[in-house]
Amino acid sequence: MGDIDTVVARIQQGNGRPAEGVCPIRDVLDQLGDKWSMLLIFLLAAGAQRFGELRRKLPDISQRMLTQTLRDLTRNGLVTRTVHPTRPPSVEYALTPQGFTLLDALGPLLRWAEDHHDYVRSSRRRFDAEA
Amino acid sequence: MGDIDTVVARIQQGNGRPAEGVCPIRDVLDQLGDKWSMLLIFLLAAGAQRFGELRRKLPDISQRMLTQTLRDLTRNGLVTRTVHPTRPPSVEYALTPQGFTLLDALGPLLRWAEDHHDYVRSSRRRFDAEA
DNA sequence: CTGTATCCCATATGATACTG
DNA sequence: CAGTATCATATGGGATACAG
Repeated sequence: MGDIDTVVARIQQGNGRPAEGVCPIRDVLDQLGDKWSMLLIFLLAAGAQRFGELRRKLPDISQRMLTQTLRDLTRNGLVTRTVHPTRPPSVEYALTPQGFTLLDALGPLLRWAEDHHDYVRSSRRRFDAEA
Repeated sequence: MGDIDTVVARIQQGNGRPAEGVCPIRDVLDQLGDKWSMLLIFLLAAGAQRFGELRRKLPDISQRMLTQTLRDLTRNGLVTRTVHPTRPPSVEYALTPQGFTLLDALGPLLRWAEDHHDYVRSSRRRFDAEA
């Protein structure tokens, strides 16, 4: 755990994997690596929210992708989906306890991104300037 | 920083962004979210390595994607590329200091993935069983 | 050995219209 | 309001052949 050789071994083990892999890293990354999953997790960190609220807070997501991403997060046990039997229906989404632990695990990455954003951008400029 | 409201604000700020965004989260995720970046960072954590070595350790990456991913990582200042003027040429890749700090920031996520892999897989099974 | 160019396909995402 | 269906498109990524 945390041991790099172990990680590498697992990564290689995951090569040529079938549908849903053996390698936990790839498995988790496949869910988180898409365009919206992480952003939704961050949004949901503030508490349970309805479909429409999320949509408004993320103006450039399509209805289709919001539905789909929320379904995947639910399927993976990171988010709960609660239908309130009103007319018209309202549906609330919230992080599960495991969703919250994932959020914690994402904290350092978040901080890294903010702390190094300038560095990354200037690296790009320098790189593009050469060539 | 680390404050969720701030994060959300930044995410929204990034909406409808131009080429290379204002939002550090999206900016970093775009680089890390592809199929190979994180895996290469983990591999390079073990030390500088040549193109061919990396290729052998990641049997299912195409030459094209290896080149491309390494170039992007280099462009973002996470990896250095050193050409040794031998015949034939040999090229070594290594993490930069910033690459190593990113690696550290990724540690918790790695651990989460391992710790919760079983949970995620059983969640999926349960979800798929219903419907 | 390392890297580029080309061609091709699968998939992810978006736009729009429709339904309970 | 929340979700589905359909169509269209962009992009990611693989295979292969070639080049310095």
